[in-house]
Amino acid sequence: MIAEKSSQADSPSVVSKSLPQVRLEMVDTFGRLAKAMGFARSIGEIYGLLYLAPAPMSAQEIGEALSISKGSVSTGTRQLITFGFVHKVWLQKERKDYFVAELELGDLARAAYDNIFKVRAQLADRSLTGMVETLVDDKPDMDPKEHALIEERLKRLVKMQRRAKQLMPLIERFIK
Amino acid sequence: MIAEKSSQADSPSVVSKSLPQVRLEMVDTFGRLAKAMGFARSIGEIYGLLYLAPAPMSAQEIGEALSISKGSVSTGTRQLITFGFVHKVWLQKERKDYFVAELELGDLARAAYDNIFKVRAQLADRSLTGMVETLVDDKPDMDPKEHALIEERLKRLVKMQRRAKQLMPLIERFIK
DNA sequence: CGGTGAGTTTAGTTTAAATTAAACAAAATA
DNA sequence: TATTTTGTTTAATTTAAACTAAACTCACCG
Repeated sequence: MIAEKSSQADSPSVVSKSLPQVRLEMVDTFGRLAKAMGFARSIGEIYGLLYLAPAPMSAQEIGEALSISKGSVSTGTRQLITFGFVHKVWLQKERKDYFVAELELGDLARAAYDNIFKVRAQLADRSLTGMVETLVDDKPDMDPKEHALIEERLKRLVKMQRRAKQLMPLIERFIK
Repeated sequence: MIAEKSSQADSPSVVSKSLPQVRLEMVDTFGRLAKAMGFARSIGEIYGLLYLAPAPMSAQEIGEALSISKGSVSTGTRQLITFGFVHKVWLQKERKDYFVAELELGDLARAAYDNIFKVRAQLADRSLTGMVETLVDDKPDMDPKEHALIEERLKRLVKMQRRAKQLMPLIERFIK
């Protein structure tokens, strides 16, 4: 007991209560990862925390462990749930929600693929289609040389996109 | 001439000089894309601008077209060059640098793969290795039950990582 | 039905990171 | 060598977006 108290004298800012070092690192790693994917760091941190949690954690516990507000926990967990990285459990007759990280490799991969990769691919798809249409509208006011050049370059992108689409089922097969 | 002047009465804020709509959309699309990959939006915007440019553009032209400072252009182009998405050209005896977007599908894909995807995979790799080591250090101060649990979960990640590594040469073959 | 605790939502604040301005460096020109 | 032009670097500013505090909603319980 004495040892536990004295061993971790208030590590700078990340976490308020004593988590083992390895868990802090996991929080940090997933935090960075999230940021690299264009998400809020805290989303990743919550997942990192839950991923090594020995038991489901309540919103309050998460907030305390990461020292973030309950508002952030609420939006963060919601995001993670809609992505399919985390789910709620109701522990016996408790009133609060508890959260658990999805652990199954296959489920995780599928969630990432469907909810992030695929969605972004669709967005890109639509932009490109939109630009092809816009080019048609632009044509009258445009130098024909420039029009031709842009058309050619849009076609390259379309080609690339088609290529990427061929790759997708391949990846799907791999992860599912 | 009259038509050209009157047709595009100062579109809000994005661009100072009249670019065709399709080029504005390209700027925007790549800007968003960059952000989704965790980069500064302007990086993407510069690439989007160059991708549909009928001729190499100087730093000044880029800055004016996107209304960003020359500092931003300088750092943005540098990034793009180190990634391999853009290269400099020296136009005849001009003093300034001119920039051209890499257009070759294969080169682009390889650049993205090598400089973004692969680098991030390596980072993740190292984090995971680090955590496995940390867990060893943590062991003495740790409840054996928790230790076992964390070990098992780290192993899952290692397994997932191995899986991803198998996928990589497959992708490489596809894009090269 | 009033009270309590959990969860959500949002207006306002804070913070991190992108951007700028301006000083600096380097290269060419005359 | 002084001058002009281009490009880089960095201190300071701005801005976007994450976060918080606090009001609110909802469900349960006495």
